[in-house]
This record gives sequence, structure tokens and C-alpha cells, in this order.
Amino acid sequence: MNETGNNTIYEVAKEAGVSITTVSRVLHGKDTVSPKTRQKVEAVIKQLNYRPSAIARGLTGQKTNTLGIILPKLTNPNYALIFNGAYEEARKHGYAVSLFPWSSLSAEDYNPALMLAERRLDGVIINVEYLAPEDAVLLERELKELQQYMPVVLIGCVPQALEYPTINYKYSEWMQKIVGELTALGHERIAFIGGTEEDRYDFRRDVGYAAGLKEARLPFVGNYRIYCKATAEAGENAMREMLESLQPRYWPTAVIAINDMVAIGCQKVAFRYGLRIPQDLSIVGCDNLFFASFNNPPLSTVDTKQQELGARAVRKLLSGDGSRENAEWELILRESIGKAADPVSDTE
Amino acid sequence: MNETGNNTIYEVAKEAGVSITTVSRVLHGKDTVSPKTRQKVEAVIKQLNYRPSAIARGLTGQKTNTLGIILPKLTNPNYALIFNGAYEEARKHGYAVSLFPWSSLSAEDYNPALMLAERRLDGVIINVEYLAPEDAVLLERELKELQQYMPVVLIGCVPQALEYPTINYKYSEWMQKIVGELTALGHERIAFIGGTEEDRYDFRRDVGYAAGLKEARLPFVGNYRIYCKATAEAGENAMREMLESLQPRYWPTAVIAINDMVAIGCQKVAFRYGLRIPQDLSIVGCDNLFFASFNNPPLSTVDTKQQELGARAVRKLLSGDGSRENAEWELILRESIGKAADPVSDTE
DNA sequence: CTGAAAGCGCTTACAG
DNA sequence: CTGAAAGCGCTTACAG
Repeated sequence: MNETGNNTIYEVAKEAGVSITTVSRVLHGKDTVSPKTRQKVEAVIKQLNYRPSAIARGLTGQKTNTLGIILPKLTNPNYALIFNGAYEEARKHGYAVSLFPWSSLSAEDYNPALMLAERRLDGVIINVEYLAPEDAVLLERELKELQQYMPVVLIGCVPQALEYPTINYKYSEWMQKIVGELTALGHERIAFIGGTEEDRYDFRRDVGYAAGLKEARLPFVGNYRIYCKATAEAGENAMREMLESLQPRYWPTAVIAINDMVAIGCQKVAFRYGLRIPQDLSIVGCDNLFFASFNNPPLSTVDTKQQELGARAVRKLLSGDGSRENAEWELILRESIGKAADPVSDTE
Repeated sequence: MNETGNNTIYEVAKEAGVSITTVSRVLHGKDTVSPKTRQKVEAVIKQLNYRPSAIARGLTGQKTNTLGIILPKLTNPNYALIFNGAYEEARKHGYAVSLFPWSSLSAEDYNPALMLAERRLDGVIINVEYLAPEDAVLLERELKELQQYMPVVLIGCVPQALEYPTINYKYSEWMQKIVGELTALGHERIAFIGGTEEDRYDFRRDVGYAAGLKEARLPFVGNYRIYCKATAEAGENAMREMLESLQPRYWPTAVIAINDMVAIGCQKVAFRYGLRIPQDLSIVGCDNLFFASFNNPPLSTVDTKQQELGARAVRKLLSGDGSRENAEWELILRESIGKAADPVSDTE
């Protein structure tokens, strides 16, 4: 026993009457050990409750058997799903997962690349959604350096210029599809709430939004494009401001929220203004969070299969596959959307 | 540079023309280094972008600067909050956090205590809520062994018999208070949905439920006590079965769900049966998840201040405070509860 | 089939 | 104020 209370390979070797080399061989299932010796060693390992130190192994083998994953704040349950998927997959391969939320990475005294490098992780998955502008700058500066130390896989809507292995979100496709779905229901005043104006990881949504409107030969109305943070509270404020800034007859008949959190914020305000969903207002979110189907009314949304995505990112990381691939997605239509109210008569 | 692409202390020492001992001293801010030497070394560290290996430090110093946290599946956003709180606090003290969800711990080939011991974590926080019976058995068997290796802090409603440092949930107080609130509103048929019958970490809720009924001199009706898993789907099924098993005039006028997830499951069924909330049915959840205040109608719940709790658990772990303390909590009353319908006339 | 020895990248007495 | 040396607990050629 050492001072931490752990038995070491030396105790096992001594007790079994062999060298530490042999113990190490047994540990790794090498076939160059005689059955008798193997048995003896295994018995001692059990008896002493011996566990090889992952730390020492890390030093020797240059491997820590730990992956890192950088996600936006976990308060959006979406990211918990990605983590879950990544964790389960990592575990299958014998890896643990250390989780680093972006929220804290951007602290001034803090260099994410070095923080990760310091721990000699065997790889890192980075989700670049909803990246604060400061963090985006940090990321791009550090990514290059970070990649010297360990393999990296990105998740999100990543600019082509960033040539890293990526599971890519086709934001513009999603948005265009949603807009198409709404225009088919007769909607002409379609708001889009969420995102940051200068975010280079998010603007593809705007591209899809514009394309959808164009396809239906509808005007782009600046009042319907509201930027806000990706939280329910922010959605609430954004929605209120939009409604207040327009005469009711100019209110949108449909709102696309950047995610489900923002969507429930918008919905809360809609109710407060006496709008019925979907009769007066259709709402679509994104992420298909667990509460979406339990929402009243059930919320239309995009399912991005986050759990599977997390697992996939781990497989990509471990396999060293450097390609850029697209994430799966599916538009889920529920009762929160419906036909646009007759445009001739005013809402209410 | 070594083969991982990292510069080592040797490169720094050579470049600065000093011994590795001196570099180490500079790294640790020891004052026994001449200003001139210090400056030189610091310059080289910067120039070479040198970061000491946390792995090597772990081997030498017997410290890994990593804490572990074992939580139920993160799909309940509640646990994401605990993690966030723990993470932020840990980071302040220079620790990283490795997250281990219970869900996967109980796999047969898997021994949590040893898994953690193997990684030589500097401490571990274990949340024992919603523990599957298998996991509870595992936990108690391993906890003793685990504690030999590293300090442990428990979170949850922990039996007194388990003498570990604990942040304790007073489930029975919470429940009694909720029941009291409902009986004051005239409710006499109060259902309680969630939990497992044999769970020794959960049964204190039943104690409080019974105490609340007794205080109001109300009968305990077995049909109103439904056990189910802590998910929205499970709540949905449980609620449906309860309603189906009783003539409508025996339906409860209030439902206490074990958490907010279960609550929205119950609510969904209530709507489907044409029950209005709160006119026909009051609902209370637990956790005050972000969607509770955005629910339609806003959901009454217990706020358990999870973020702060996570931080507190880390402080407790690092300070070595071995006491048992109680978690803060607050009953949040929102529009999902109201006066019981007149017991004379039937619902509907 | 087995073992002695070097080395992974640090920290920490110990000596000067 | 500074450095040589031992040691943390493993793995991996190398030799036999």
C-alpha cells in the first residue's frame, strides 16, 4: 500500500513471487505467460484488490484513456444528451470523459487549449453552437495549437474554412424546410427569433430563413428577425419587444424559435397577449427536448438526434476519421403549428 | 518536444540554462528563486508554450486535480445544474471534473469504486437520488472501499446509518409541507406519483406524505400512491393507469409528482381526460426546472437550488468537512394549484 | 515463458 | 539561491 491507500504493482509482484513485468503482462492479457503463473497473479490481484493506476499508465503509455468534451452550458438539456451519448460510447472503449462547459472557459485567466493539453487528454470533442463571440475568437486561436496535442472533432455549423473533422449541422436546410412548411400552411408573416447577428457559427440559419422566404416570394421584414440569447428568458423578452413594436395587424402568424427553450419563452408571451396556439400563432422550436411533446400544445421542432450524435463524435474521434460529415435531423410536426388565420380579417 | 507534441520540463531547463528543479520552483511560485532566474525561466516557459503535465504531477504529488461526480442520467436537467455548480466551484480551485452517470455504472462488468480508484481522483461527489435498486446495492458495497481511496460527499436523502459526509434532502419535510398546502386549499383526494417501493433513499417522501395526510386527518388511499420511474413517460403511464382504475368521482383533485418531469407527464394525461388545471386538478412537481415557470399553466414545484448545491458539495469535499448538513429548499406556488372543486358536485 | 533496467515528466527532500 | 538524485507506478524494448 502506498500513502493513498492503493496497492501497487510491486505489492502484487512480491506477493505472487514474480516480477512486475509479469504482472503487467497478465494485466494486459498477453499470451506469453504460463497458465500457472497467470492464475497465481490473477488470484493475488483479486486478493489485494489491485487496480493499476491510470495516472502511471498515462505517463508511460502516453495515453490517459480520458476524452474531453466541450459543450455550451448544460442548462440546455440538449447538451446533456450529447454528453450521455458520448459517455456511453467512450465507456465501451474504456475511456472516461471530462466535461468542460464553455461558460467557464472564457474566463480571462483561462486558456482552454492549454487547460486540455495540460491534462493530456486523448482527444476532445468541441460543440461550437451558441458560441459567445469571445469564445469563438478563443476557439479559433486555440484550435490550431490544441490539435498539435490531441485529435479534435467539432460539432455544429462549422465554416468550411475550419478544416477539422466535423459533424456538421445543415442549419440552412433545416430553416428552409421549416419556412417551407409554414408557407404551405398559408403563413406569410413568419418571425425568426434567436441567434447573434455576428455569429459566424449561426448565420447559416439566416441563409435558410431568407431562402425559404424567397422560395415563397415573400418579403423579408426586418421586424420579424429578432436576435437574442438561446434561453427561455431571452425568448420571452424578444417576443414581447417584437409584439410591442408592431400594431397587432402586423404581428406574425408564425414564429420560428432558434431552439425549444426560446420557443417556450415566446409561447409564454403569446399566451399573455391572448394569442391562441396554433389558431392565432404557430410556433416551431428546435432540438426536440423531452418537454416538447409534453408542451401544451405539443411543440413542433427539429429532432437532431443528439444522443446518437454524441456517440458518433466519439467514434469519429477514436477512429481518427478526419472527414466532414452531416448530422441527421428530422422535422417533427406537432399541434403547435396550424393553418395561418385568414389574412383578410385581423387577428382578434 | 516529446512524441505527444508537448514540451517537457527538460526542454525548459535546458533552454533557460538551469536545472529542472529550478523550473519546478518557478512553476510553483516558490520564493527561493532569484528574480533574474525567475524572469529567464518564465520567458522560456512562455516561448516554448510549456504546460506541466497533470499526469506526471499526479504521479509525483499523489494528486490529480480532478474530482469525480456521480449523477443520475443527465437527461433530467436537474443534474446538469448540480454539475454546473460543482464544475464552477471546482475550477476556482484548479480542479477538473469527470462526470460518471449512474446509468452506466451498473453495467455488470463495471465496478464504480474501482473505476474511480483507478483514476486516482482527488475526491468524489455521489448523488444518490433515484438510485436503481441494483445501483443502491452496488453503492453501499463499494462506498466503504471507495472511501479508503478518496474523500466522498453524498447528496440526497441518505439514511442516517450511512455515516458519510452528506448534503441531505429532507424529503419528508418537503412532502409534508406540500400536502399541508393542498389540504389548506380544501383538497382531500391527493395522489402521490413516483418513486420505487423498496428504495431506501426515497421512502422518506412517503413518510412526509403520510404525515401530511394524518395532520389533516385524511385517509391514506392506496390507489392514490402510484410508483413509477422519474421520467415524463413514466408519469404519463402512471397517471393514466390511476385514472382508468377509478370511477371519475374518485379521481384525485390534486397530484403531487415526484419531480417536474413526472409532473408534465401527469399533466398531459389530465388534459387528455378533459381535466382543467387547476380547476379540476392541482399539480405540484419538484426541482423547479427551467420549464416549470413556462409551463401552461405555470407549475408549482420545490426549488432545491441545485446549482448552489453542487458548489457546496465541492467545497465540502475539498475542505474535508465530514458533517451531515441539510440542503436548502423552497416551495414555489404557481397557477397549477388552486382550490379543490366543491366535493359535493362531481367533477364534470 | 520470465526478469532487470530504462524511461515517462514531474516533485521533493537533501546537500551545498 | 541552485542542482543532483531518488522516487511516484507503470510499460516496453531487450536479453535470456
